[in-house]
Amino acid sequence: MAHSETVDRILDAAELLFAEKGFSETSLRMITSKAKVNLAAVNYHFGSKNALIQAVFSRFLGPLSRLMEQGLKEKGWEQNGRVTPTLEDIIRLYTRSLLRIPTNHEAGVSIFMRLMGLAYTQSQGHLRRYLEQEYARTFRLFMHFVKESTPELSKEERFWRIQFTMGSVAFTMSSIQQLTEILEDRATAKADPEAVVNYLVPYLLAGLQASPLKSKM
Amino acid sequence: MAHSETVDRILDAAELLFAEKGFSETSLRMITSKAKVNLAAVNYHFGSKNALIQAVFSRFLGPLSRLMEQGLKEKGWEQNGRVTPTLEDIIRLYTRSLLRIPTNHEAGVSIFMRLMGLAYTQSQGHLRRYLEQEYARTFRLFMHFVKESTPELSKEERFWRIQFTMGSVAFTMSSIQQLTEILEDRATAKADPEAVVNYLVPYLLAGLQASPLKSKM
DNA sequence: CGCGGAATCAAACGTATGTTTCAAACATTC
DNA sequence: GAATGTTTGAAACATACGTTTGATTCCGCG
Repeated sequence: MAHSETVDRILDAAELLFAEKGFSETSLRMITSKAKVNLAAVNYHFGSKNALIQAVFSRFLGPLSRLMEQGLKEKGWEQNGRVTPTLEDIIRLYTRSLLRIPTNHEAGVSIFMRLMGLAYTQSQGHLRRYLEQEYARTFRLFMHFVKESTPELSKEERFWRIQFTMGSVAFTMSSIQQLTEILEDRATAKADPEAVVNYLVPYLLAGLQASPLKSKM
Repeated sequence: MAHSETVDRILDAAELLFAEKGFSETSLRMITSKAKVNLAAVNYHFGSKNALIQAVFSRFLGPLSRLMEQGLKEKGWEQNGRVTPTLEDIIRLYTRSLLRIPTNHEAGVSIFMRLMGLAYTQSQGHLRRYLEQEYARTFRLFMHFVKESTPELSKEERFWRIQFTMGSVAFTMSSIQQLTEILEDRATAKADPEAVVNYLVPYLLAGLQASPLKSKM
């Protein structure tokens, strides 16, 4: 599958439609007609619909994981390095990377956030398997630094808090469009992912660093 | 649609399959064959697949909203009442209600949490409309008390934090099965929603009550 | 017993989906 | 400019879906 005009047009259309409707609810005919290409083009260039889904993710996850690792390198934060980042450092680095994914169309980065949310949420077995084997490295790096910077948590407590954190992020992302429709007075149209992230970060930090003792049953 | 053996069997099967695969990915044929009823039974008893989806939600959301309002009444917390609950009171009450939804099959309450997550996430327009008009009251009541007990937050900041909170809950509980498979050493089988809730509550409280100033860009 | 409405059943309906086919158009290379 | 390989195009394919049909069975009541 070489780089070509048609390939890009399909990816652009698929990206938007998947984010809007989900994977199963988006047909190849919707995609190809939006992209103004022939129906057979998807199977010709990608092989199958599932392969197209994976390609959509690769196109932005590649740059994303590169942004993240490059950010780590710039700060001099290496695994087993001398300087250890704080939890806020890590959260900031990763959310900032998210916001800086390069994007074609003006819909912007919230598309990718929605897609990430969907990837977690919709039970597309093939996608989960693909993402796990392809981006396991980036994910484990994140986990490593979270562990380093929250030594006071038990293994189990940390595990669940990371899950809660992922939940907040994925869930919020997956509904960012609908949410802003509710929040805003129909007047202002666009969601501002950067603003949402600025609300999100202190929330996540406080949750991750909360005293476990605060709980009383 | 009267109460009958067949109706219950369909609801039981649909509940499990929807939670496992999502709505679009679950066909009526899967449901009816798991329920051991005829294919036409769904359309006969419910009218359509969409109506079945709504019925699945009604069956547990009815009891849930009753549990919540009953809990409020027991404590003497009324809207515009004299005694105002703390944020922890509210969170505890609602999570406790969630845990006490009566359930048929042994899969337990995590099924419902997963369904709630899906309702938010999958773009089923009809479902969203149905839930909004049917359970708006219960939801607004929750919102009211959260607002009462977090007066220091701006309207917008509170809105987003509630979204993050819903995300943690819906997402985490929805994946409780898969997660515990990862966490535990394949030895212990079942997840314990109650234990997870005890991890969850302090996390949510800390997030909701975090100082907004903590954020620095 | 016999009737009548409710519930079940197998079968078919129309439609939409992902995928394949194969000829036509295009581009590239010698 | 003919030959070759790549990309498009319209059409068909097989399959799966939600829904409908009409016959058949079930069951309570007079």
